Amino acid sequence: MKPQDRYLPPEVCREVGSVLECIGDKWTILVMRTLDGGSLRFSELRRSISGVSQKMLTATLRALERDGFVTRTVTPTVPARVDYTMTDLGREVMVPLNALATWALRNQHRVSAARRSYDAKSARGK
Amino acid sequence: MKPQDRYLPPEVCREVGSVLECIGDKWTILVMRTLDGGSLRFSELRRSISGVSQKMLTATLRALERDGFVTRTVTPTVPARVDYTMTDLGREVMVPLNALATWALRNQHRVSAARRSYDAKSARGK
DNA sequence: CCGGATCCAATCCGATACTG
DNA sequence: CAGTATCGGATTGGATCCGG
Repeated sequence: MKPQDRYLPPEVCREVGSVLECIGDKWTILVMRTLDGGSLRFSELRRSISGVSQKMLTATLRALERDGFVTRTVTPTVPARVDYTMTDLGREVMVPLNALATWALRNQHRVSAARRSYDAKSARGK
Repeated sequence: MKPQDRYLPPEVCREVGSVLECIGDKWTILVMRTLDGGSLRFSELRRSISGVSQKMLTATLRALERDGFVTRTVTPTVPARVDYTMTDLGREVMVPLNALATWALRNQHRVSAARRSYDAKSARGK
């Protein structure tokens, strides 16, 4: 396989990239993994994911809704109740996504070891 | 499974997050998928990935090297030649990563359909 | 309870110019 | 060829305040 044959057509790249991009940002994977266990309302999600700000959780959920990965259901009680649920599409993408997360969980020590080694070398001026 | 049981300990989250984070940025997946086909030198990589700037390609490769996913080999000829190769660790993470990319490739149309639908609703003020 | 609006700091990233 | 250095615009993400 020659180098120049090793890429997809630009249009396809951009399409696929736009799918991977929405998964790549800071909170998306955490939110999806949390929701994959079952529907949750906003405040439950927020408590389950430590460190997420209200703004970012809202933004992340909006993006997931737009991409068709979660649905947003408003129950107009007072105060309002909003539930988030994975769609079929969302559950499908969780299969490869969970595989990746599982890999990360099992191999984090190898990555951090590589980092320590690299940083040690850099510190020695090499 | 209760909401509050649905998260990993914070330290683990941060560790796993740091692994997923490095994969999440703009060029990493493209670079890894390109290198997974075999070693390439800097200029070949740059030509294979349309749109990447020299600066970002360098930064992406440095991060991948630090994380132990690729090795950097300098051949001190004039001009210098630098080859990038996936490590065993890198090839391992490609398994779940390729699964995700394949999913994205096969389902891009469903995602873009969801987006069009969402945007159409938003435009109608709903 | 849910989330929009605003402000601001930090960073990302491309363009450009310069080095061994 | 394979970078490093620097600049500046764009984007990200947290904090805070406000409204339904």
